[in-house]
Amino acid sequence: MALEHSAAVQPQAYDFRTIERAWQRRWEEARLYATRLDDPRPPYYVLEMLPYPSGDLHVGHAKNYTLGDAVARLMRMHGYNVLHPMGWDAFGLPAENAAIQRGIPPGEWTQSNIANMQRQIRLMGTGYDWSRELATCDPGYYRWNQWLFLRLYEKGLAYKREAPVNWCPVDQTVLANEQVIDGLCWRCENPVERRLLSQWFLKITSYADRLLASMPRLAGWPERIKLMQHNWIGRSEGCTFSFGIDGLADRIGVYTTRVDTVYGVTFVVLAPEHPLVAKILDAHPARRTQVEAFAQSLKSKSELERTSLMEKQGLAIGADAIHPLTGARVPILVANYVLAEYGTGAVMGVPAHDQRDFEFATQMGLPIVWVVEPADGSEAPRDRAYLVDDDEGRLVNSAEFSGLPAPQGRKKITERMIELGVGEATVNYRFRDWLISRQRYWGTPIPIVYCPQHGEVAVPDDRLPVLLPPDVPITGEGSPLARDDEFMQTTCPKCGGPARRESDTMDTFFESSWYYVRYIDPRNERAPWDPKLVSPWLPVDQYIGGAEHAVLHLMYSRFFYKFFVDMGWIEGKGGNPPDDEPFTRLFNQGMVLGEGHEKMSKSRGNVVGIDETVERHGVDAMRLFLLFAAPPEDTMEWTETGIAGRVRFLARVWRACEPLGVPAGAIPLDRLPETRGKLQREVVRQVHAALRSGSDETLTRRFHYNTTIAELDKLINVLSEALRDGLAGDPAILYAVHAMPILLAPFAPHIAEELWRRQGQERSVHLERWLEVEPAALAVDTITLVVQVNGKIRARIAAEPGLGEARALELALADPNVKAHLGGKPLRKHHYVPDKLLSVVA
RNA sequence: GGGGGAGUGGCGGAACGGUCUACGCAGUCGCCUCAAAAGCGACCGGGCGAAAGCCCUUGUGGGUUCAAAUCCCACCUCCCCCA
Repeated sequence: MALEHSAAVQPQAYDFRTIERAWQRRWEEARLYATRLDDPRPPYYVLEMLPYPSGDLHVGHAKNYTLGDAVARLMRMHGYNVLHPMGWDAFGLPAENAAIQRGIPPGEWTQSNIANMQRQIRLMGTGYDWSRELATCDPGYYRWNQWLFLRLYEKGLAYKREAPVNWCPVDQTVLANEQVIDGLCWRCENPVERRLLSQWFLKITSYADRLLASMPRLAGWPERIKLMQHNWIGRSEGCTFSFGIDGLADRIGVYTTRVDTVYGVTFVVLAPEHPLVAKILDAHPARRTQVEAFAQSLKSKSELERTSLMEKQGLAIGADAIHPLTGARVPILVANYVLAEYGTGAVMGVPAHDQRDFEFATQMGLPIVWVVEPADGSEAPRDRAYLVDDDEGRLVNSAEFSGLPAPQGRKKITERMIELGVGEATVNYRFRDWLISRQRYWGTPIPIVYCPQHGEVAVPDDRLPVLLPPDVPITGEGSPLARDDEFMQTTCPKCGGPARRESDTMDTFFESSWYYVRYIDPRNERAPWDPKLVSPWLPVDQYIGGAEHAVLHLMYSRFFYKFFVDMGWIEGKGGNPPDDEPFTRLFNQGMVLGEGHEKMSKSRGNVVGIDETVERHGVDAMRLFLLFAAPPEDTMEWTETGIAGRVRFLARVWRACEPLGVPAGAIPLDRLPETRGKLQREVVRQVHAALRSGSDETLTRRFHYNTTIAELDKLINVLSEALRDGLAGDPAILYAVHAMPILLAPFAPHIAEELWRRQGQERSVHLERWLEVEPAALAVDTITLVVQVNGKIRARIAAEPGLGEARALELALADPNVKAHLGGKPLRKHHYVPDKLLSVVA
């Protein structure tokens, strides 16, 4: 029976609304994407950063999940046992704000958002293993948060201390340094203030060197993310030494990376909060009132204001410091630009060689002494600080160190400080310990109690979880837990006497620092996970998410994972020690902008929602457009005409493939079909061009599926042409139609499944293997030989592939235009690129 | 101020030492139709030319090479990170 493809039988239009919904239901029922950990295929763990359940998804989220889904499907089709889970970063402030504004309990608000977002993520046709779903606000999850906190506490990596911290007056809580962006709160973008509070910290700084050391191994991470972390950690090598104080036994410690300029010190600056300030004022009280007033005026000013926004301000304290090398007396000052918690809270003032000191000295009328000059003997400009690049400076005016190149001076002077017993070589870091206390309700309670007898006491493991009390009034003022007596009153685990609970909850970045491990063993009730079970799956092979977490989530997770490895909770593979990096590869996807390149936001009213888009254009069209519009790492613009183009593509695929109904098994896909004509060969060639693109983009981890989809466009173009030419029954065309669902499966899973089913297939197309790329299929009948004469293209000659260099030269020299440009001159040389180009030089 | 990344048709992009602009969007013309939509076909960087063909064109200027969007140097513009 001839397979007719004529206008006489009007093909049924593609009804995406019915078909997409129906398949989602059937996949769900068949549990198509549940991962068995003991499957013999090699494991592959692909993960997108878990979302905060804010309520509603837009196409920006969809871009991220579509990419992860395509990668997961392609890896599965390439023979891997893929783990691809999803969950919810469900603690956090917005839930509490909803409670304040609308009186909805945070848990309820969060649950209904999760329900809606889960529906939307399913609506996108994503293949997640929902049996592993987790929500960080679930006591079954945060119990292990508390357990992990206690292990950190036992190791001295969690501690409480009083410190000046970032306080967000709008969110009514403290923030970690990483969560303050340009002096503003990362969530609500209001200016933060400084407050002196007793807070819980995690000692991430004790992992600083290891966080730096293992970074070069992260070959699959974007360089810029690594660079940002590197700069954030900010390791520097320098010298810590001290100045004497006139009339006191105490000494002022300072840290500097430029101890070679120490002979240029003309003053010493203390932070106004420095503990020595009070002591010095006791001994030299003349200026007490002014100094104290100055300190008071800076009290709540943020770090950014003090160091960047405000003008430099300061005043002399009325006492001198004694230079450790020269014995010279230099004035001690307090100034706004020196911060107590930074380094030692004091700096040596070298105006000639530090721009900030220069500005300060100029303003205060302090002397400036030049102690480094250019190595060529010239004089450095006197209107600004001279900051020496390492090899170009030479010391002057520096006693016996004069004449030394700057780096050597640095070394020798450090040695002298050590000899004199006033200094040492030290390593300093720019980043500080991770502040995890939050004075808010919707988070994991910190499992500590305070006993009048025993002080700070850890809650024993068998009394975990410390449950968040369900009915606490949330007003937005003060810590809700601290006001809940029922929660606060407890007994001391040591003596059984009355005790008070810690009222702070944890930063939500604590939960998201280890969730990727829990996914592998999500229902374990004896431990956060079983090392035997999880280790074969770790580290995560491919992590996908935005670059905004460069120094937040991604650094915290690296710190946690190193701790897990140290504790022996992650096992190595094949007898090797475990890798202590959690994410082998990281991919930063780009944003989606609204039409006109505007950022999507509720206030602009240009947010493109998932529900409307799916209803209007269909899931498959949305997915294709998100992958096709630009490479995934680039920012892309959402356009209505753009998605219409993908709707058109799907309609063309449907019209071409659906009427043919290739009977299952009639056309084998594991070998190439017989091809009799040029067009038939072109169709088969294009099938394999698309296969090759899909494989290459996946296996090289480049994920530029925009080019793969362009190959599918070319395929439908040439297939449509063949059908117009009446080739519907040709084996080559049936082969292409039969292969089409497999090619579409990772990108447009619904239409792929429907076409596959209509071909009489029983099993899901999503369990099929990607086809092997056949080099024979990619061969072409004719090539265009480009001929260049003296570097310019002078002819394009159609030729058979595989023609030799001699034959190419023969053809080229016979071409009239080539002859004309050679002008009878003898050939000097030529270059031949087989089957492509011949370049001749006369 | 320091560091990183990017500039290709009207637009999104492809090519990353070898035919610049694949594929899509927009546009122009045609077919179909009573008409429209949809669909299908053709054209689609600029200049000169009847044509063959020639010249110019990947932010700007230089360099390396038989050959440069691609490699190197300088500059301009934009984006990101740190101060």
